[in-house]
Amino acid sequence: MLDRKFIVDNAEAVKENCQRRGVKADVDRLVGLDAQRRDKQGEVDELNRRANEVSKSIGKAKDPAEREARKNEGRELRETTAAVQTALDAIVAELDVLQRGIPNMSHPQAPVGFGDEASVELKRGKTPLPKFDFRPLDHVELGERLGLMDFEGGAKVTGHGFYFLKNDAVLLELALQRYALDVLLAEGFTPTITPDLARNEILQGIGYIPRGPETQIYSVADSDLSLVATAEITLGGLLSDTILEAEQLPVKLCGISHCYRTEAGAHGRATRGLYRVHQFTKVEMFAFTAPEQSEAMLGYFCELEGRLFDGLEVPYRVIDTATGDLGGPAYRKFDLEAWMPGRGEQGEFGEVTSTSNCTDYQARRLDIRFRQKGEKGTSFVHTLNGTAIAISRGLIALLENHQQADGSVRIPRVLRPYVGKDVILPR
RNA sequence: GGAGAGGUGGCUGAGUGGUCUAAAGCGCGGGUUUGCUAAACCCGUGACCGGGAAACUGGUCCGCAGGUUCGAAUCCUGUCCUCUCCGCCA
Repeated sequence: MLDRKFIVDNAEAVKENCQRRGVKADVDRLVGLDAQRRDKQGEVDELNRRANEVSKSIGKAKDPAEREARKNEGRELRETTAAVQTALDAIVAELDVLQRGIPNMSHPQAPVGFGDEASVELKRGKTPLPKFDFRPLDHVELGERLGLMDFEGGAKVTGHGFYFLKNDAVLLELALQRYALDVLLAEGFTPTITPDLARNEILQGIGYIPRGPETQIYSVADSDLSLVATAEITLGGLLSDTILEAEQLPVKLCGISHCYRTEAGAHGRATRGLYRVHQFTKVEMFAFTAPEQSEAMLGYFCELEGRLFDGLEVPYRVIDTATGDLGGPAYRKFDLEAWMPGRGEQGEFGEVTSTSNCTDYQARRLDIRFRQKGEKGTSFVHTLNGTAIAISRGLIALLENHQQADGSVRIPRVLRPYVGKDVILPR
């Protein structure tokens, strides 16, 4: 969330930003409530001051009648305070809801607008678009012929949007994890395998809303836990309520987790096969940085994502996401869209990774700060997240781009040591 | 799952109803001494919400949420977490 003082002091800029992001937020009401909050807080403070005074005088009073009288006075004061406090609590609660609903500010260079038309293509990957002298299949057909996935089995056991990976797809899944991990290890990331569940409080700190009709999140009944939609949640939560030393920054973590998404309201939209599923595995990057480091870190994450897909010999483009599609926490977001020859009529780009600079928006909620030697006080860190590889969509890109005329799929060189073969042959 | 112990400032840790305005140590900042560094000594040192030009000043905060009381770090209830032992288990 944004700092409340910042919102009050920059109400116009915040309103304008909400508009650019397509977020309805009552900034004026927030500013008004904040003034009310301050008044009520003053009342409570004054009542407390008097009650404290009375309490202290009782400790010193000797005369029993005097003590009784003062006790009554104190009791009445506390009762009055409780009433004012209740009113104050109501104001604070509403203020909090309003404040949480306000998205992060946007990078001045982020393209303004909504949807794909507004987004800007920044660059292309090293691999050119493939030219097939046959009709390329989509990953579902390829998977069927190669015995890689079982969607019917997934639907029977769990439901629509679930699947079994089988045979060489299992090797590919593990190979992709290990490939990404090895690249990140060489870059100094601390590797983790994170929990697949997290407390709702942590989810909210990262910017997810665990319950409600629109939620993307599966929650666990009779608990305050939810299945994570991304390891961003667990990695960010890992350092919640922590004060770091400036020289520790940046902290670079990567985490492997399963990701669970309800995809509520997404039915019928590119739902075929592995593209939009309820569960997949992902290797995620996460960084905690000093404020002046975060912009460079975003570029670095984006460069790493490109490097990973260049290695996989998958064509892609990098998108500077428009303000209307940034979501709540991101200040700026770059998406990497891989070419998927089996999508649409002639092939289409489909999102495979996404990296965001969330500045201090998540850190404020999660209370993650750092201290500079020789300086008083602490500041909030900046947090960044980026997909290294989301396995399900990575599989789509691999299978569809590397399919060959004989129905086989070539395995890119970087994965061969992990898969143990050069090609996946039809059964 | 059962029994017990515990959660206090950046860290360690004392504190069983009013003088806690939270001891002490470490760390950190400043100073004295000193060729330099180190050591020693002295002083200072939390966060948040307010008021004030400032000096300064009011309030809140001892895992979290309630409760008892004029008054709670301290007593009561719930909850989360950590540790020890027992049971169960991959």
